Amino acid sequence: MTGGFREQVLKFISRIPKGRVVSYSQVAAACGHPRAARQVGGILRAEPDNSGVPWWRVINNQGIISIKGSWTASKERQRELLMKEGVEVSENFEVDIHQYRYGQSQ
DNA sequence: ACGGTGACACCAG
DNA sequence: TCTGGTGCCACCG
Repeated sequence: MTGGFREQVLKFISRIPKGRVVSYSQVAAACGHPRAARQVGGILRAEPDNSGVPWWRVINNQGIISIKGSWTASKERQRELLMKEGVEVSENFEVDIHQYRYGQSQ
């Protein structure tokens, strides 16, 4: 069954391959709620930093890091985590999503 | 049960 | 291109 939107979201994000990214709306759609993109962000925001969920692989549909900064998860941190995996991130926190997007033919 | 919240997405000007 | 406004809906107190 569904198992809950939250669990599905975390499950899906956990399956994103290293060096790949997905958008919030993409995660929402993959979990059966195409218009619940905002909730995906809210769920990740509530997750502890040590949850093991690769939250940094989730960006917005424009390929831009859309995080609101906090001490555990900031734009700069997300940028570093992505670059460490080989994903190019510009100084404006932009990613070539057409090149790195996971689960969608390009 | 109910209303505020927001790590989005999309559209108008 | 950029800014601002609006629709969205699961989560939390």
